[in-house]
Amino acid sequence: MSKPERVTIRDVARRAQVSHQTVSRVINGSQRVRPETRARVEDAIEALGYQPYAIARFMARGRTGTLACVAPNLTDYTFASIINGAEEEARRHDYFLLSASAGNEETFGALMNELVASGRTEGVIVLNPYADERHAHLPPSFPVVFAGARPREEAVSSVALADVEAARQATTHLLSLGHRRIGMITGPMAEDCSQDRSQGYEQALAAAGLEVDPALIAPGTWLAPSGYEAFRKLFGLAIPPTAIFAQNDQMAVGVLRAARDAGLALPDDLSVIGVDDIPLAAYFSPPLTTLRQEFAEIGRQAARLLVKQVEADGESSRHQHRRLPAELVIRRSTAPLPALAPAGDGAV
Amino acid sequence: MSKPERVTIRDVARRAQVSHQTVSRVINGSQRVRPETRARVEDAIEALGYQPYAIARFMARGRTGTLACVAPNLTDYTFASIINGAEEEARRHDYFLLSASAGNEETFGALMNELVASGRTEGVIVLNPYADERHAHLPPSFPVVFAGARPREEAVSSVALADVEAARQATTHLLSLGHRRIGMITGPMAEDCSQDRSQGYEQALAAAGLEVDPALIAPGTWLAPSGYEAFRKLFGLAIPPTAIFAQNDQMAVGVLRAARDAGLALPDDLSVIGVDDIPLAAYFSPPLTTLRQEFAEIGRQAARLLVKQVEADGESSRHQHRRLPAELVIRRSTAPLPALAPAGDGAV
DNA sequence: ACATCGAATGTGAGCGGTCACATTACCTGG
DNA sequence: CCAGGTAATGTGACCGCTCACATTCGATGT
Repeated sequence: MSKPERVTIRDVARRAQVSHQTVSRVINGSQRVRPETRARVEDAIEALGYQPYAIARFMARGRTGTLACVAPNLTDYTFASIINGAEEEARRHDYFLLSASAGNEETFGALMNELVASGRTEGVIVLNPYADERHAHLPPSFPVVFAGARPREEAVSSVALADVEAARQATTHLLSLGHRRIGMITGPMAEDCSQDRSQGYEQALAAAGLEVDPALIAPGTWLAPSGYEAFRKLFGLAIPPTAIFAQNDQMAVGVLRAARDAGLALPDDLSVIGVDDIPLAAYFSPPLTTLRQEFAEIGRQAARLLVKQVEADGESSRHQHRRLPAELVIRRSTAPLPALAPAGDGAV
Repeated sequence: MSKPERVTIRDVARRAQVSHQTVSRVINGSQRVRPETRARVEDAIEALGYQPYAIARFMARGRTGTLACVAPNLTDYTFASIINGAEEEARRHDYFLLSASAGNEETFGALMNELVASGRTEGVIVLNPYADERHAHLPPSFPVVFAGARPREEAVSSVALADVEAARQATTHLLSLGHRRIGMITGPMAEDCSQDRSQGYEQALAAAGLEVDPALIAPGTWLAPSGYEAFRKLFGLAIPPTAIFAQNDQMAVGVLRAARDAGLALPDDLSVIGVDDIPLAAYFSPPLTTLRQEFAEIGRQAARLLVKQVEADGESSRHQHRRLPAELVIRRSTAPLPALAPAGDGAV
């Protein structure tokens, strides 16, 4: 009762009057088994309710067929979607993908140890803003792919949004609507992603012959409340911006809320654009214009890269760095700069 | 190079001049080792960079110290938050929690097999609307806990929101604001959770001496677009409702959007209340009044129950069914019924 | 000085598969 | 009718660890 007494391959063998090896052949689909024998073995398996014991198999094979996805948390839509895509792709390649979260550096180290050093997994997808420091926790040549963040070093593959281009697109969209005084709310500047997006913003401005005004740039945390705060800061300015590029949707939504609370009419008094296209983006007021990121595709590609790396086993195929394009989704939070705007021009 | 050549317990033993068993004792923190010997072993471990091989340990012990959490998907905030709580709690009990998703019945079966029958995990938390049919895929006495859904059968523990009460609270809140014609948007009626919430709604109405009007009940899918649709259906009525109880926030948000698109002034023309309190609930227009669910706590309790069950190993502690209370969070999407409302009374 | 006992350490057998190789069965050609 | 080759099957070791038990060690009491 308390001991389930596992049915083993040898139990099956005994019942089917064959050797344990033949049973092994059957469960692994080897061709070298006479149909008649195979049938007998299959009957025995059925009768005994035999289930292969994965752990023993891992042990003998020295492989687990398992990949892992590690993220700071699982609740963020961004991370979850990437994992979703990765899971799907891993399954297609007959790998099992497990996911776990580690919020801080310490937990991350422990998790990596649990996952990698202990031999539970053959490769890891790291979703992490501070991917590089984290990488240090891994054994030198262990298969790793970064997703949603680019590594500072070249020695590891990555898949992420083309951040620079996306930010340039967002800013250019605002520019094309006539805006000249464009504020930006960044993510934490320690993250490469924030740096890249800031760079894209600057490039777009430069291309339009505008100088960047540091006063128009406010730091955020990726979370909505920081967007709210940033709006208040930007609108405390003598000449406030007529449009804001928020580096992600959550912060953009914070701006929307703050602007409405301040009595602005949107989008006429202020255009707002975000990045991500979160599922509810169309349900805010006004519906959010944003740059859509294909999270699932990032996950899929990361998984594909990882599988290749795991199976290369040594003869490392060169590390790749894939950047996926963003798609501009125009809704109603961005509008042309009103012709008779009081402080529209002469901003620079 | 291609073969990393694992350092084993015996390599360490050789170097430390002890038996492999002594090394095993050291890495398992046994008391029965002389400090001096222990130090020697630890030095050897350090020098060789030995890492215990979890798979072999599982094999020998017959235990994996791993629990799993299975959800229809990982991207839904609801599921992800529960998993988050569960992961935290599992770690506290020295279990490793892995999560995986299975969207349909078939995948679910395969996943369960991969997880349970193969011996990868010792217990499973199932987050699933149709939990019961799914349960069928598991061996009879395997440790399982349902989270966020109640099982129809008694023979399995569960942790979930007190759905009936939550719905009653929501409806009562609307009632207390003077509303008498209250619409409801349900989740898929195949799910127990939707049924329970509908029941709570009916109870509240009954307690107020009101009859339920079937025309005021519209079915949804939990997703925002279905809320949008439902609004249109409800407002096609001769006497539309003055308030709507949506069984979750996403659908409530769909209603908000639809109402604004229809030119209603919120919350004066229509009060809307949801359930969940998703992170961005306060950022919609108007900020959504809702019943807050403590997802992480549900996850934590589920994990705790599961651990207890796994460790009981046979002498099954009675199955428990925990229902957690919801907390009413009043924001600005609900308001008193205007005194001079045209079709406020006489609804019944 | 020696039997006694608990603490420290060692020994070998599994756990349930797979692998490499040995063996047997069966068919074919000369 | 038998050598020769291939298909089908069997054998035993081994993966890296833990377990149950055996053995050795050292201090103690008389």
